[in-house]
Amino acid sequence: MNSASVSKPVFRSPDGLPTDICIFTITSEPRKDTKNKSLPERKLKILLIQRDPNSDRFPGYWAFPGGFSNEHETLDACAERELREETHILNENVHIEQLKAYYTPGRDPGGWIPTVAYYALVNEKSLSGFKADDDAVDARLFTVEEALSMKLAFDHNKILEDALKRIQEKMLQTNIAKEFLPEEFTLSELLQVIETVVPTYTVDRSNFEKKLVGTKTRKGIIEVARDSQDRIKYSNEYSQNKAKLYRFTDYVPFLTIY
Amino acid sequence: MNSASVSKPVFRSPDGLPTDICIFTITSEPRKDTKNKSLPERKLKILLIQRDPNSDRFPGYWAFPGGFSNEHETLDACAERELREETHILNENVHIEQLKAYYTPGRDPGGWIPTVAYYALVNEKSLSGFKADDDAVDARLFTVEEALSMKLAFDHNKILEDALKRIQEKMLQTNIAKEFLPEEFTLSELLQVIETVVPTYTVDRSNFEKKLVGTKTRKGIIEVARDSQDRIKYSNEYSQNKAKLYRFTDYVPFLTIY
DNA sequence: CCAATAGTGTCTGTTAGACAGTATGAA
DNA sequence: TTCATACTGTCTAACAGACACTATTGG
Repeated sequence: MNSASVSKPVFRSPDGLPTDICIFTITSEPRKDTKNKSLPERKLKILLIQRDPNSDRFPGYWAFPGGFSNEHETLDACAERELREETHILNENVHIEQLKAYYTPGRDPGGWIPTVAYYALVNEKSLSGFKADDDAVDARLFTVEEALSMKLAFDHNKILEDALKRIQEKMLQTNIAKEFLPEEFTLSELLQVIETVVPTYTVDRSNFEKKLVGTKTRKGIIEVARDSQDRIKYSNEYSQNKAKLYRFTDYVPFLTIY
Repeated sequence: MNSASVSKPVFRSPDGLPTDICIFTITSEPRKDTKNKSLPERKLKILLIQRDPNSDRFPGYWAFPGGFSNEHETLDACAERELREETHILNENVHIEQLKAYYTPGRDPGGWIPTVAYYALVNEKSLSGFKADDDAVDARLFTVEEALSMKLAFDHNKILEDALKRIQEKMLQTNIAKEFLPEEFTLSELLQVIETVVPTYTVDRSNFEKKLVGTKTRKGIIEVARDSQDRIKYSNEYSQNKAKLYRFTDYVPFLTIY
């Protein structure tokens, strides 16, 4: 029985309401099989933490970072707090959104504990401080394939599947790709990010370009980056040949099946 | 303080975890300004219930139906239970999905009570039993415009806005229109349902038809209804001229901005 | 000159969207 | 005959997608 609130619940109350955060990032590593400038290998990864080996619930299992919310904060605030605690991201904006609430009897052997799951997209660069002070190695990035094949704590496998599906949809219908890219990027980088999150998505590079910069409905999603003299900016970070730099605008077309 | 679970929360616990359901339906009434057969007037409506005038929280305010979940059921099950209790829908399938979880300090003056909001789409016909045994008139359908302009209980205005936005998106990207239509329907009915939920969506009727039955990517969303002799079925319910009947398939194209 | 990327050009069939026009059948 | 719907047809510009091609430049 719960004695907290004076006039309310005739029902028993949950034993706590935590938030759990699926933190996605894309890591990029230089290709090893060539010495020319080339696009890096990118991988979609997810941050997991290993539970206390002495816990009475899922000891030693890997799980999403998270923690209990309290009466004086919103769920969003709780999730963001947990995110920043875990990643040591301080001032930058982070993209974090609620996925959904989960409860199935028995999901937590510790009692009646639903969870509100969030997903966050963080840039590899923002995560640079992460590995540094992480001696404990009880927090690690796993590729989503690895994570999906593991037996995670609680119902976190289900949550991961849902979160992955959600970010794949969002990747193709919104401009969240920008969370994984620098402010200014080349078309090849953008395409690579999309393909990393949604491996089933494939297009001809040249058609991709035409569509994104040349068609009425898509034109405006991205625009070419220009310097203070209004000259088009280029990069040759990933190729000998210089590539135009682009940036996202706020425009996102809405598509309908009808 | 909470004494329910032995080993768990060092934190205080919520005072309950209810679900609230946004029940949408489309009502249709014959046009009054003509005597010819014509398409009905359709309106998107939402089911609200009036709170006890003696409640200490939002007395007399209108609110979404809902109620507390318990430890032994999933959130989905709780929501569906509440939905059926309120609408007296018994055996039929209903479309109900989680919207998201809400908590802001003070949203419920009664304590620390988050809510998990759901939205449900029910067919006018399934709701026929609703008005019948409803003498109390403490439950009513409001048009969304009405509801949006009212001051609802708790944070239900915000929830309604989110739910409306969600079903508008889903209406244009999935085949949820079928929840508001009979098994077999005419193209005009379908178009009318879409326009009722998303007033900003407008297309030429004839282009709508071509797109839906004539183009590669859209073809297959709906198919013509045929009788046992494989003859195309027609209806003249809404017009002198007979109209082909269609049904939804399971195919829904996925669209991308890239 | 090769590798790896950046980008242009071209071609065909498809599609979007505007709009005109014909058909049906009850009142 | 009119009304409200059901449908077909036509035209143009735009688009999708395949694929061939040239350009750049560090090593």
